[in-house]
Amino acid sequence: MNAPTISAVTCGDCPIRHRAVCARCDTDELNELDAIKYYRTYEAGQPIIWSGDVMNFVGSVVSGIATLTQTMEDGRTQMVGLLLPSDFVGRPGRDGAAYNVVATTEVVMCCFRKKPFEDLMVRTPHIAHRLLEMTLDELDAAREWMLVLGRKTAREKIASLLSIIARRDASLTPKGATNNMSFDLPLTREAMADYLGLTLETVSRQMSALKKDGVIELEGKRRVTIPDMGRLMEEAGDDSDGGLIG
Amino acid sequence: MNAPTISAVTCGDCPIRHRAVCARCDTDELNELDAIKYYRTYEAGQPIIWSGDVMNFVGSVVSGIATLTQTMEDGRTQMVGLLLPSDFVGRPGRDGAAYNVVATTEVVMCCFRKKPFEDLMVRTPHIAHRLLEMTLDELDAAREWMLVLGRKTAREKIASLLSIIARRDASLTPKGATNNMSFDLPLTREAMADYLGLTLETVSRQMSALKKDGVIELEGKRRVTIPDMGRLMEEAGDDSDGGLIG
DNA sequence: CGAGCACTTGATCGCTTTCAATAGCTGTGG
DNA sequence: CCACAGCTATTGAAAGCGATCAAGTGCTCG
Repeated sequence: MNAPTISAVTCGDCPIRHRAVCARCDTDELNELDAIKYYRTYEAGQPIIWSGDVMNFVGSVVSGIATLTQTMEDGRTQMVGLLLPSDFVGRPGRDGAAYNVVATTEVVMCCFRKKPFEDLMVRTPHIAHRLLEMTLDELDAAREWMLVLGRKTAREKIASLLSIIARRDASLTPKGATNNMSFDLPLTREAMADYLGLTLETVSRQMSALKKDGVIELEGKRRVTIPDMGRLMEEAGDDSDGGLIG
Repeated sequence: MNAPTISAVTCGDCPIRHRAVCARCDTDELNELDAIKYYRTYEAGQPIIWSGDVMNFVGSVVSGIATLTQTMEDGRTQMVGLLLPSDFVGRPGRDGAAYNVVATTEVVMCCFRKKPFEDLMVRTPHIAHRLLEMTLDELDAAREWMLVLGRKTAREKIASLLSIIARRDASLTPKGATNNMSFDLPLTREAMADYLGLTLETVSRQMSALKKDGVIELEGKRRVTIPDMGRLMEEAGDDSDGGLIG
């Protein structure tokens, strides 16, 4: 439905122009990308890529949210990445997908057929360089996440996730307000559990506990407001009181 | 003591020549790297970089093993990377170190001052490309590790770590023997615990249990032999029975 | 021989999981 | 309009796994 609208977009007008893998491209390079790109829309809940499948394309998330998950044969699943607009999907130089990618909301992808993109990458240091930068950022995020998974309590895990989402949300809506921020949770309790290595019951319990203790406020199931961001960070064990005078 | 010996090595003779960040460099590029490189040796237990410090250099591990760890204020620590020969340390484009890097054994590093290396990287796609490749591999490893941390039991965690080390060891000593492999654990029980998000007591108990059940054999504290690699993989929950007929 | 260190083993505690029931919401159909 | 299915989320009770606290072993080194 919005695919037609979006396929008319030229790279210059793209909402993720300055953050995606193409961020550093000049006009000529954008034209080359323009020539090999196509848009594709996925509905909420729909798989985008399944682990083990052959990847014909790589691409960027233009809008919506997708999850990267790994599963064991007995069904245990662990989320290993949360894909937001401008995030890159796929690995140049590899044919098979290593993870499941599933659209959590409706997702619009800007896709490039893999081979032409790889060829272009070789000729275009700007793309390779930006991809390196993005990959290093993802690696940092993965490592922070490892600390959460390995060493934090359930309560700290929830607080960590909420503060990550809150910070990201704040960076998108440049309200500048550090206090009293609120947002819609883009994840179900089950997805939160898969993110944090918990069960959904534990997630629910800890959400209730944080609410009871006044760390967060809930309207309905999904709307969260954070009355005191510093307090949330303390609960996350991050203790980045980092701006205070003391 | 061996620094003089090693500093005489030219890149062409370097043991990690074909796997490190310089792997794809041609002779001219190697000469440029040669001009800005220097070797440095760290003793076992010695910190190489401390989180928050200014990084003056980046570099490759030439020999030895180092750990990348993150810590919380209360002392909880999580290993987020295990650095083996050819692995790259430091992040081009960032000044402060994000993690603690500690030598586990004696470590020899091939260092490059950061600024000249960054300049060289801009002119040398071979380096940037190889670094991208290595970073993507690290990201994959980190994500596999996240599944271990988030969803596996203590027993599965230990089995996973042992199978990772065993596989790595097998790839270095190309004996081709899939069964009856043995190796020295490069990590203390505490380091294993920090790797796996466990306590050292739990690590010890599960090692004993795996020994009792015949999954592993121990000589002394550190020498491990794996009588049946397939069995170990099963215990790890990886179920890569991948070669069987059924 | 005793100090120091890495490791092992035991007993108990408590957090998270598991199992189970219930609530709230949405959409469908009689 | 209400009944009901289907889904997500909440809450309770009990069980289990790994953490914690605490000894004890074996080794190396002075």
